[in-house]
Amino acid sequence: MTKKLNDKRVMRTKRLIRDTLTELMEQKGFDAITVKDITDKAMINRGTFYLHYQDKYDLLEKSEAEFFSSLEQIVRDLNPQVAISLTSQNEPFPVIVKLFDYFQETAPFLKALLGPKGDPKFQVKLKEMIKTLMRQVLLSQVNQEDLLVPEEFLLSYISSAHVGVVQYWLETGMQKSSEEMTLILAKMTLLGPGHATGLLK
Amino acid sequence: MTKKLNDKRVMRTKRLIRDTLTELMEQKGFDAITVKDITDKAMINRGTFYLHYQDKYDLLEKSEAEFFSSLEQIVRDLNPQVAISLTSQNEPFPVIVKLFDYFQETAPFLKALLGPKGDPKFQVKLKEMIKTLMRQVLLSQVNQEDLLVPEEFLLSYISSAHVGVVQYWLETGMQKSSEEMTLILAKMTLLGPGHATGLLK
DNA sequence: AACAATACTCAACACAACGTTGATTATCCT
DNA sequence: AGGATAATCAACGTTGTGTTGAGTATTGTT
Repeated sequence: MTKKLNDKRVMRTKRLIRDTLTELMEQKGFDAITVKDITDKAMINRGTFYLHYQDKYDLLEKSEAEFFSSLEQIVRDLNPQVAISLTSQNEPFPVIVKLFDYFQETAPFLKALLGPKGDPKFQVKLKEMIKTLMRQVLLSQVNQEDLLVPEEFLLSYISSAHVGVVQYWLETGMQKSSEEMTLILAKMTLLGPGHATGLLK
Repeated sequence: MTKKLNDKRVMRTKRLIRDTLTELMEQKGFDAITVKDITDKAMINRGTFYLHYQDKYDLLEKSEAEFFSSLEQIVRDLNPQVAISLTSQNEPFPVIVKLFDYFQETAPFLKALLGPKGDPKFQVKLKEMIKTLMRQVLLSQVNQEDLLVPEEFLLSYISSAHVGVVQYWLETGMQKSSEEMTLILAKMTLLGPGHATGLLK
């Protein structure tokens, strides 16, 4: 007998718990949250929580995993060829635009996790993913021997920069569109044929 | 009657507690640490901890404050003129070199706080400080009207990038000297007269 | 519509860490 | 040497943890 995965009760409860987690993380930050906090706010029995998650860390892990799974799906969906191809500097990378679209959809969750009360591990994972993307771009655009800086430092620099800009964008209310953000990032990043010409007039 | 600040017992205990915090943060991360963990490892009575700190969050705050206080001292010590003056691309910024020197001294603490089990608030504060430094450099080097990208995005980009590189440097065992690191950063950063010429041959 | 499965509730449990207290001992400063 | 105070120790109630067993409510299935 396999467990029933489509039970309305289970789905309702899980979504309730995860939404409550997001709300509480914005308010008090993850480590100040107790399981009791979550179940009180979600108005479910504390025992119910333990029916679905081992503890609050398990909940966080599974929520993050779900996020990254969607993110990887988005990257994978786009034809890799198209994905890593650079366009002219006045047209945004298609992948990055899609990523920003998804960031916007999941903004409350993302903002909480990337904010000052968030999870540093999550930030590391996100950087790692961007690093992988950028490594492909780098390989396709630049001869390794031409680099005057160790590749890994450059990738750390760029991926951290990108995450930092996303954080700033989230904090300031996401005033710019996905396309605008992608263009801004492209101009600041030393990659691609138009590199170093995008920043100054 | 003012409290005596130079009591050997107090200094010994405080240093013991803070060093133990650093060690434990590397091992299990801040939020997994209990006061009992700290006092057990430091072999002091649990009550003694509460004689000096309200709770573990208070301890973390005061440790961070001490770090930033030293950091600001270093920046302030250097003549501001010298501090923000850029040198040729083959000579490191003097301030940045000094900062890396201090990072190296406090490496265990810093590594713990900037690592995957660290404190996101600390990262924010460090970025903020670098942002302030970079804002000065930006003002002295570039005409605002010439920027094709909003200033705050650029500053977020650069400061996050710098912190990210420091993280990578700490994680990988600080194999490069402060001078080397400063040069690498300068080459990757689009600021100063030699900008955009440092990355590729 | 009725039944079986199971998600959820509820009350209770032992356990661990918290933050505080009062009394005692050890160490430091002058 | 003597007064001040830091550190120890044992004990306290409180809060959250993770688990259990028994009852209730919802759900998917036939």
